[in-house]
Amino acid sequence: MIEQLSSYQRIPIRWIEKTLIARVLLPLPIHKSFDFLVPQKLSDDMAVGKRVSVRFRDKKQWGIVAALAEKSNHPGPLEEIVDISRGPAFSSEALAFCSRIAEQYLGPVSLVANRILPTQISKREERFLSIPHDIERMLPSLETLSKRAPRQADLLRYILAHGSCQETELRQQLGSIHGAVNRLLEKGLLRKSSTLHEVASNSRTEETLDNASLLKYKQLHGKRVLFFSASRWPDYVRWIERELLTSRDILILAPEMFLAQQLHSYLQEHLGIEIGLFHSGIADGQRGRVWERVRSRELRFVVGTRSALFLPFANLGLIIVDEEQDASYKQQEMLPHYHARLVAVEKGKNSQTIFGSSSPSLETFHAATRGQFELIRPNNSDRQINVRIVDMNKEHGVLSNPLAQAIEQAISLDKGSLLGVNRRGYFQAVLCKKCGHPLRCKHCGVALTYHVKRAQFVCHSCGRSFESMVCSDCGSRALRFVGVGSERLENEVRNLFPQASISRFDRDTLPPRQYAEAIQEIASGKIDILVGTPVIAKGPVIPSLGLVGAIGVDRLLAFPDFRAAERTYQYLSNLIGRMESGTAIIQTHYPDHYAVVAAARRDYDYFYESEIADRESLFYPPFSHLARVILHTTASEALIEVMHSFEVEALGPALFPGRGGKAHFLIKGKEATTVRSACLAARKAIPSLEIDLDPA
DNA sequence: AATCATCTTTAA
DNA sequence: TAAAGATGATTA
Repeated sequence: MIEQLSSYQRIPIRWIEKTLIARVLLPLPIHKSFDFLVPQKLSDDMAVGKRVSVRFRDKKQWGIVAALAEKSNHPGPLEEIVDISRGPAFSSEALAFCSRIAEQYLGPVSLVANRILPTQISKREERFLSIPHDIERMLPSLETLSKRAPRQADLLRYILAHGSCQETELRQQLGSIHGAVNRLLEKGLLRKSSTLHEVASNSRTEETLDNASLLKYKQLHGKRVLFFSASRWPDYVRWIERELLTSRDILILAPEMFLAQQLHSYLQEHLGIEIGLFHSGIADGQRGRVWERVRSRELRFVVGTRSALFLPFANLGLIIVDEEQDASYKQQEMLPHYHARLVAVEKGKNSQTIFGSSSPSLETFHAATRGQFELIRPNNSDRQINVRIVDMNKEHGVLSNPLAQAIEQAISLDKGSLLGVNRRGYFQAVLCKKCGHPLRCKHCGVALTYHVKRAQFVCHSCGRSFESMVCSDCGSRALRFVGVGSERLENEVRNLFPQASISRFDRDTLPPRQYAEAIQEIASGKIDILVGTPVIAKGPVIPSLGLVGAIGVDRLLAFPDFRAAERTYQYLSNLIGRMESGTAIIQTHYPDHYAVVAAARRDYDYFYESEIADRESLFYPPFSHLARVILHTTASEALIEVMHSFEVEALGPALFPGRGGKAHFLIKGKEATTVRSACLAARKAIPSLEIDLDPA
C-alpha cells in the first residue's frame, strides 16, 4: 500500500490518467480480438502474451493479451480486466509466431493461441531419481526386494537399465510408482536430486559415442539438412553436443508421444544433461512448467511432438525433426491444420534445421535433389535381411505357407516375430481377380473405393463415381474384396502355433506405457509373436527379432489417396527396419507394384524414381499444392465460381460418407500462395467453409 | 462458441 | 397461425 502511494507521487498526473487498453484473444472461432481496460492496479503486471480473466457476455472468461494500446476503436464502453494469471504466458515472439502460423493456415488466431498455451503450472519441481551406490552393492537388495516388493524391484531395475531419470518418465513407463519411490528413498536405495547424476554404470556410452566410422558425416554445413540414414540417434548426439557449446536453444521433434519419450530417454542417457519433455500426454501442469522454464531460459533443450514447436524459445540454434516423413506431423483434427515440417522450417529460419529419416518423404527428397536441403546420406545398410514377396493370388487363407514356415523357424531359433497388419481402411479395397491390381480412377490415378450402400465405385479424391468398372490394367470384370483384421490374424496364428506366446495390440493410440511394455516383452523373448497395427513399424531396431511379416498391405496400397504408394513403401521399409537381421515376408496380391518391390529390395531410389514420375504426370505434390475444403453441397456452385478467377483446379464435390449434406473439394494449384489466396477468397464468399491446406 | 433476433418452413 | 427450424449478427 505504502509502495503504491510513493510510486503514485513520482508519476505526473497526466500519465496516470492515460488509459491502457489490452486487445484480448478469447477462445472463440472468430478472427478478431476484444478490447478491455487495464485497471491501474494491474498495469504493472500487464504484458503481451499474458493470460487474463475478463467478463464477457456476463460470464468470466480467460483470454490472451495480443497487444496493448492507448486507444480503442470500439464505440461503446469497455469492461475492465478482472485479473492476470500467474500461470504460463506467451513471450511476445512466441505469440507472434503462433499468430503467423494460424494465419498461414487460415485458422482463427484467437482459438489457436488459447489452445496452445498450457493452462496451469505445476508447482512441484521434477527431480531426478538415481542410485547412490554402485551396482554390485545393489544386487543383494534387488534380490530380496524381488520376493517381497516386486514393484520396488521393477523400479530399481528400470533405473539400472536406463540410467537416472525423472519421476514422470518412470510413471509413464511403469505406472503408479509413488509409494515404491518413497519406500526406496527411506531405505536409502534411491537418491533424489535436482540435477542429473550420472549412474556408476559402464554398460552405456561406448557403443555409440566411439563410432568413428561415421565421423565424416558429422560436420554440418548447410542451414537445412536432410539426414537420410537408418540409424540416426548417435549422430544426433554428436550434433547436439556441438550445439550445446553455444548458448542457443535446442528442439527435437518426434512424430508420436512414445517416440518422443524414447528419444528423450536415449538423449538424456547419452548426454547426461537435463532435457525437457513436451507432448500432449504430459499432464497440463507439468507442460506449463516446461513452458515457463523455456520462457525464462532456465531450460534450453526440449524433446517433444509437434506441439513443442510453439514453446517460447528465445533463440533456437538447432531443430531436429526425426522421421520427417511421418504423417503424424500433420495436425489433422484440430485447428490449425498445420504441418510440423513446414512450421519447423519457418521456425528454424535462423538456425540449423535437420530432417532425419530412414525413408524421406517425396517432398523433402525432391527438395534435396534440387539443392534446397543439404543431403547427408551415409552408406550404412550392412544389415543381413532376406526379404521375400509372397504372391497372395497363388495362396489362400490369411497366413501364407512361406510365412507360416518362417514363423515356425523363428520359434525354433528362439527369435521374435513381428506381424504387421493394416486394419486401417474403413472401406473395402477392390482388386482385380485376374491381375491383382487395385481399381484406379481414370482421372486422378487414385485407388477407388467401393460403397456397398450406393453400389458404386467412388473416387474420394475428385468425387467422380462409376456404376461398374473393369480393371484398368487388364480389362477383367472379375473383382474381389479383401480384408484381414488383426483379430482374425491373431486367431489364425494361435490356431497354427498353440504353443507359442502371442500378444496383440491394435488401437492406434496407445498409452506410451503399454507400447513400451509390448516392445520390451518381445525384445526380452517373453513373447514369441507380436501382432499389431502400423504403429509397431515406428521406432528403433528391436535386437531379438528374427522375422517380420506384413499382412494386408494391399489395403494401404489401395487407400483412396495419392500418397498411398508412398505410405506403403514407408510402412514396409520401417517395419523391415525394426529388424537387425533375419527374414521379412510381404504378403500381397500385387507383387509387382513398385512400392512393394522397392521396399523388398530396400531400394529407396527405385521407389523415388517411379513415384516422382507419377506425381509429375498427375500434377500432385511436390509439383502442385493442395487444399481440401469442406462445405454444404448447396454452396458448391459458389465455390466453383470463386475458383474460376484463380489459377487452380477444383475437383469435386465428393460427398462425405456419413455426414449428410456435406461435401468436400480438392483444390489443386501450382503455387502454394495461389491455393491459399483462392481459399481465402472462397471463405469470404462462404463463411462456413472449412479449409485444410496441404491435406494428408 | 453461445446467444438472441429475425426470417422461413411446417403441420394442423 | 403458432410453433419449430434455419439463418445471421453480435459479443468489448
